[in-house]
Amino acid sequence: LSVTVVDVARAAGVSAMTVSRALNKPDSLPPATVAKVRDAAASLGYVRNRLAAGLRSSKSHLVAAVVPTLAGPVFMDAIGALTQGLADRGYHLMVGQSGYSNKDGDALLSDIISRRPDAIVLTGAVRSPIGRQLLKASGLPVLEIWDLYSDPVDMLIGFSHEAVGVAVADYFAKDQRKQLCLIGADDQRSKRRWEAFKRRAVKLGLSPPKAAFVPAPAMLGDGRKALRTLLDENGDIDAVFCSSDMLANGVLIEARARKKKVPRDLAVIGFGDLNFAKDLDPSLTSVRVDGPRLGALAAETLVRSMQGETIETKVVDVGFEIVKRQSA
Amino acid sequence: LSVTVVDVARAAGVSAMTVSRALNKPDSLPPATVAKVRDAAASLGYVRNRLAAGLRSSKSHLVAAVVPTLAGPVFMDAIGALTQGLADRGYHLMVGQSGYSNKDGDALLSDIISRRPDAIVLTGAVRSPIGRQLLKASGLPVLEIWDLYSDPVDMLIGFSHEAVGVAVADYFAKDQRKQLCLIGADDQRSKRRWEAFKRRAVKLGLSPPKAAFVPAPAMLGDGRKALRTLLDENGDIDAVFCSSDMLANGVLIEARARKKKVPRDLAVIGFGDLNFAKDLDPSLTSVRVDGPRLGALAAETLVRSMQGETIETKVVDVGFEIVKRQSA
DNA sequence: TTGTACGCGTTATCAT
DNA sequence: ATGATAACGCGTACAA
Repeated sequence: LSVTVVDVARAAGVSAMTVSRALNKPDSLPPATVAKVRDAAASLGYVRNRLAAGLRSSKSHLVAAVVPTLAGPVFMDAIGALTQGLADRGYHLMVGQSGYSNKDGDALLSDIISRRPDAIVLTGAVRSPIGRQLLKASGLPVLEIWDLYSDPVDMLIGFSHEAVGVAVADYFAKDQRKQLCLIGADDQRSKRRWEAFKRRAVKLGLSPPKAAFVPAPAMLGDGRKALRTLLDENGDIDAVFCSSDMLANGVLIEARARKKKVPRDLAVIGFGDLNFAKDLDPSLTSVRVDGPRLGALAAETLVRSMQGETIETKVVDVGFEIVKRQSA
Repeated sequence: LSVTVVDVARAAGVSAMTVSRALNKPDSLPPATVAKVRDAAASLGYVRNRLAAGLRSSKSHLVAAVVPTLAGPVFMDAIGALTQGLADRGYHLMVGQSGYSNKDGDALLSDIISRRPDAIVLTGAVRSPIGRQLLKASGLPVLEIWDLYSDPVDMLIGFSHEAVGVAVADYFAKDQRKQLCLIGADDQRSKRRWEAFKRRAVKLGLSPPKAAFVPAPAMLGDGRKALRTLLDENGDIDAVFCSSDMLANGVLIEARARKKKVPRDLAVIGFGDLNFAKDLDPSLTSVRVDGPRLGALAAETLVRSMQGETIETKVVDVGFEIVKRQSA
């Protein structure tokens, strides 16, 4: 495709500059001229070259996002909404995966910056000094999403894992549960919830919670096995907080196999409120984070930032909600 | 970030051209020069501008992918593997969602082409004449993935939904099942499986299968409801093919609630072989498509194509597998 | 082995 | 309201 503005200009009988204006700010020209140019462009099959446009204007209209992995349901809602929110406003999203660290995270960042995106979105991954330095030096708006940290690079939209841990412990305590436990994936986020959960339980005067961790990605079968292990070690357990609904589903199945009634004998709370949670039997109480809202908010914030607005609130806590159902 | 090759050249005491060479083809220069340039680049924090590089060389090292939606587990494995396979070879992936058709698909394609990607990956979405024309005119390698079609734009890697429908019908027939049915999401792919499934069953001398369709995205609860409806209409049903494991999970739950033994009274086969399938009780027989392999193969094929190789086999059928477990 | 000149396609700027 | 000119940063082509 090598039709350029010059070709269109010739066909429309105007200058290249007029073509550019007609296509980008049609309001600043007489409608007749705009129409002429549009017709010429259409009939030639002109598609503008954003590499050139970006080079000249220093605006690529491209946003880069780094996620640990695209597989896995966790961030998908948020990333999907982000992609859409950006697309609606004329921006495209480029994705990089930090999880498979063949290349280390800093090399990935450098690769990304080489595209001259107008902004960068990070999903709780790049924390290295070099990475932070790269980001700072790039001068780009940086938005971290998902996890609330105390020291964001720049902007941050997320929720607090610690607050989740505390809230679930409180929820169990209010329900008169005595021996709490947690089944989690072996990752940072889960660990942060665990620490807060444990501390809170002890503070509330409950006996110290037990924990079982399984390798990520956490699967249903892991939940079954983990509950088995926990019950074998300590039959008194009467409340389980699972770090994903998948694990919780496994716990429900294992509980049934053991003739443990949920929620009478065992209260179960999941995390993620995946779409099947409400349809399980018993239906699953779960911690819900509004991914689509988070993604949409991220898109809006980014666009405002890229358009030069100063973002006053650098950190937004989108919170979470414990969706009460039958299991707890 | 406005450090350019010229700045690096000055710092290293060489010309801009030497910098470019040192960074891109270090083998063609004396190691000493390369080192000098690298040091200078590093200390200045130079990151090359791929917009400029792409403009000049007509190689953006960018691949664009169109998926119906990023949310939803279906393509994620494949897209994740594709992203990684490309990243490992120095290419980045840009994603667009065709599902939310605020913009129509053709506008999305045009937006994508404006980035001058080196190739385009489509996930069974853009079939409009204008879209095909745009793709043809762009002269870019086009790879369609996931669904096997008879008239690919160019290259195609996928599997045949029709073959799946036939295979599952055969499977049920061999198991002496008499009254088959299908519970599917209301989408094209599911419909294609249904048509083949139905035709095959009739051809095998079975009574015509029943079907129930639920709105996408198909959820567990939909499976429960659909089975209820089907059983109420026709109690003889003894085999269900579900167009997702989520629906199948719902079917298993509903079957248990109705005291229907699986697989004795009812054989159940899912689709997708999601990670929980093997851990359900009874474990779920499911149709498995190797997403990671598909994605990796797509990446490899694309890179070869972008490097100018002629791809001999335009169409690759990656097939599928019925993973036999307890439910059927 | 290294450097010079130019062009990729677009838009900012200034001029008319 | 429109046009002429130059420049964005890099790599190709050729020269030294």
